[in-house]
Amino acid sequence: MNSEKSGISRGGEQPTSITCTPGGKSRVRDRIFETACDLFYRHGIHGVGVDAIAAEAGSNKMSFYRSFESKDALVTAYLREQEREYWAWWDTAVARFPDNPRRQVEALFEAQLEIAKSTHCRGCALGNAAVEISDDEDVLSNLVRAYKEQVRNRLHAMAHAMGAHDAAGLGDALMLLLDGGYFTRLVFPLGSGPISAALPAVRAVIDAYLAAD
Amino acid sequence: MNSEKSGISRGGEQPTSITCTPGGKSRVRDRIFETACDLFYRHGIHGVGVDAIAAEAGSNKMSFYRSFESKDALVTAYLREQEREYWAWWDTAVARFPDNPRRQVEALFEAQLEIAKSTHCRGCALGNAAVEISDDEDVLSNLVRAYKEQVRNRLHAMAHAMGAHDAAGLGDALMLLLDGGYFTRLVFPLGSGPISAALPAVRAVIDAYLAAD
DNA sequence: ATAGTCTGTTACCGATCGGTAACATTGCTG
DNA sequence: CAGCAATGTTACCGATCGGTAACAGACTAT
Repeated sequence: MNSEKSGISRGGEQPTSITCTPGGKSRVRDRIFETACDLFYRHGIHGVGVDAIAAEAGSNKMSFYRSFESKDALVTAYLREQEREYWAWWDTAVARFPDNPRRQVEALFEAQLEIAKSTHCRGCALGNAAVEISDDEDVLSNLVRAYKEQVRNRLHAMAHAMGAHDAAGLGDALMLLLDGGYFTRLVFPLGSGPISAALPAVRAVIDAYLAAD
Repeated sequence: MNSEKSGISRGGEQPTSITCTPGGKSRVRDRIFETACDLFYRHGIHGVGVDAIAAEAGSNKMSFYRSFESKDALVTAYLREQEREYWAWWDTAVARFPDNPRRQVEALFEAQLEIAKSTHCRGCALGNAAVEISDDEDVLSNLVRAYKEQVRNRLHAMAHAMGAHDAAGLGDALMLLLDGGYFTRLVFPLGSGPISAALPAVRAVIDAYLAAD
């Protein structure tokens, strides 16, 4: 694989004129971490090296290892952060309809479609990580598994709150549509992919599971 | 006839045909290629090196480079082979119901569930590759994109043959369910994942799109 | 001014990566 | 048997990987 990562520009030498704020602790660590999250998401975990991360953050490898124990530790922190942001996004999308689980699910898929329209979207960070990490990497794979199980549980709970006669089945069906949207988004650019059909499908599935037995 | 000479044959893309001696003995190239397909699928493209592939095939790196121009060429051949096998699987699943598109779609998801139950299943090889390769790797990403577009087109055609009032929408909804099954299979072991709920969801979606406007 | 903390810089380490040269060995075939 | 193609073996190359040591400078606090 000798394709040059054109997305990673060898960082220019900026004088870093940021004056250290009184409360500013380790701003280098934050810069590096944000850069790492961005690069990991865009190019995959195995596709980005420590050196590239530090350089893109306007720093260097030594400063990186002063803030992070190892690349593994950084990857773990990356996945945790992605999970944190994901649930924050989820809760926000759902919060508008506190007592209407059906409307909550629809809002979730509406929000997903909105994100999928942005240029930088590359699907689900946690799910993508599952492709790259092998099963024997316990910490990482357990983290991803726990995340996916929580997605499943939340959808299950919402389906139950709707009064579905088979809440587990409806929850799983919704999860397939959700993850299908993330997975296809990797290949189909912007708003042209099948994810645009998610909402009608969601409504159809919900209707079917809410209908009398 | 088309066997690679020791010279540098640049630009010719070998179709990865299986070459055997008249006695039927498997050649080194085939052993290496099968091993590579297995390892790429299990550990990801970036997670397996040329040395590991050759060693696992009982050969060595030098013999590898006598059969393949580069690792990139091997990866391309791998994706082409995965696509070839995928369509063969698809056609087989569909062939039993030549004039019943709805039954064909159901058979497709039944076959997917069957495969998902096997231990070695790690979802969709082509889709997983999309996570690892970056957009500027034209050959690979175009290959994956063409594959996904064909999946979409075939599902669209089936939905149209069913007489759906929104064939594109139904096809996309089916694709989300299909890819959702592949994506979730990466994390949930064996038959415990949400993919078990695919078939009822498929039937519900089809019913909804076949119902009167 | 002094001390201490944080950061940048350079150089280096062992391992592994993709890839190649040179030679030894096997095995088939005329 | 000879000849030849396919394969195995060893050693090597430059680049990059994750990770570290040592030193120089900038900044803050006292």
